[in-house]
Amino acid sequence: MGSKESRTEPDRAERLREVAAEVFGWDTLLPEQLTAMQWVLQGDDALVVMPTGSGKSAVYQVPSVLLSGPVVVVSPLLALQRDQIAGLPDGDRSPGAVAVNSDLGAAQTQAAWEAVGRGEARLLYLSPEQLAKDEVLDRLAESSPALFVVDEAQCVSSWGHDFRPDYLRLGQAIRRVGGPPVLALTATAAPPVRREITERLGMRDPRVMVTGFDRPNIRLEVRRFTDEDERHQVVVERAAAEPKPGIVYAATRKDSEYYAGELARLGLTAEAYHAGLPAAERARIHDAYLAGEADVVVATSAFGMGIDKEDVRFVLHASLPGSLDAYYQEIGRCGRDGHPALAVLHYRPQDTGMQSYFAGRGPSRETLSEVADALHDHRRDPTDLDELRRETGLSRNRVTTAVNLLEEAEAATTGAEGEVRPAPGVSPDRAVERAAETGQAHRQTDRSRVEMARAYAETTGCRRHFLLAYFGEDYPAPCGNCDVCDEKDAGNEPSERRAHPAAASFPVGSAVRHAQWGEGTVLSEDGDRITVLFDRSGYRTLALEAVAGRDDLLTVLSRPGDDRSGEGRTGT
DNA sequence: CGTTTCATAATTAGTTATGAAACGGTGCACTAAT
Repeated sequence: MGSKESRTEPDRAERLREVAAEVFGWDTLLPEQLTAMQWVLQGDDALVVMPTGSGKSAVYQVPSVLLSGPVVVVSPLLALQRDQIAGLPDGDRSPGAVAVNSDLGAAQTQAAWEAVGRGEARLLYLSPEQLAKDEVLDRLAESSPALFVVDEAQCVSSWGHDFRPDYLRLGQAIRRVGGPPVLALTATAAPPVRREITERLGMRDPRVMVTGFDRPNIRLEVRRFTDEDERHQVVVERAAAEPKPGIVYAATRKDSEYYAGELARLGLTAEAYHAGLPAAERARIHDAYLAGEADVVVATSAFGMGIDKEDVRFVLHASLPGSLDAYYQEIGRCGRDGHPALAVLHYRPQDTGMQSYFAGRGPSRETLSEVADALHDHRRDPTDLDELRRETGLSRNRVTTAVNLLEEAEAATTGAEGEVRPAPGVSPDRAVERAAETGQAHRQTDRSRVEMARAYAETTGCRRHFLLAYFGEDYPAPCGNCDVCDEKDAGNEPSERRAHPAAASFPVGSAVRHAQWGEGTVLSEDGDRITVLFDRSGYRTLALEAVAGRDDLLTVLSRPGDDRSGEGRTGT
């Protein structure tokens, strides 16, 4: 095996380079791209975390020409799928691509599947919802896909739990189409998000490629306000003063209209963008922005994915985002050309209210109970999601969310044909109980993510250090390109906050156990505090003064760099 | 969880105070009426 590997390896790289150059016109590949492509070609599962614009799509597009079967690409937005397909090269050897979705009529759908069957379309783009349909899964299984790609894989974690629950069922779908190798792609994922992606997709011993997160040309600032009117004024003035084009993110549709109106009043070409607008209007704004015909788009979180624009000079947030994952994704849309760019967060402590509200919802006990009861009635006669939906009268999303929670709580299982069963020996009441607890744990984690966003806004240390620590990178402060570092340079801050002497006892990356919160991982150290991500209760910030020397309170189980076998002993 | 909106009351005729209720973000796919 070993000698065969070593002989085919350079061969694979050569074939990939040849296809990249001859079919796609890319004369050079980044070493990271080439390595990930080789993993794909040899059938390994892989998670690739690379910035937008660094050629993530190439990681499956190039191998698709060489693989023996079609490549399934799960992509969250139909518009994104269209862009991807339009961006493929022409030519005999081009892989060819189709998207199957609700835009297509019956005849077009049939034609698309036939193109896949004949090998004319080697790339098949699908939404996660399509993969919830038996018919789609059967056709896919028949076509024996050679690779299953999940693009924008952070959606598994950020949208799967309530908004688009089919994301959490992709692991099932992958098994049902024959278990092809899986490639997950994302630009932004903190370590716990990476873990969730690989677990939820059922990835087998995945290879992981994470390129650096730092975007040194983006200047980071936070402005804190108590008064809402003052914040309004400062956001408008800043957006008006900074070089264009830029993006302003607002928390609500109404706010986006307000800010766009104010900026237009100042004579700027400013547009509000949110999901409440007609599709044609959204497309018009999107296209105008890409064409450089708009100075500023003031948007809710609806705007962004698929904004491939190099010269965005600023991203202002008019309110606290729901997580640093979302924040980094959003500010990552400026300065792609490498020239100086600006990210300012305008924050009021009250902002956490709405984000906690968004984080705080989940299926009610009534919903869980209806689904659990319906499931129990089918204990000798397995059912499926469609039937559960008809029987309970609940929406598709709510049934799927409820079943996902029941499965996660080990109160239900989905079989190889998509049939859903209650777990043997678990009463409906007990099932509801366990699912509700699981849902509660998710909400706790989501709220702790809001708290991390707040902690970023309020940190007295280097912003970049804080942000990168959240993504698992140990970036030594000061960065010299954030508001905190500037203040310190100017001598306006008393003095560099000294690390607490106990900081060395809990290095970033250590596995720890807390008497109350259980096991977790140290994510960052901020002078006299450390932030720990606990498996069950989410992010917590602990004062080093309180835990120093208190082995009974906080125990180090293993340190980064410890031999892996160390993890096996942690329980003793 | 915080802000906005709306109905009602208390005041005395246009305005203000109060409290309850509603609202707040992301997309797919499907259905029904044109």
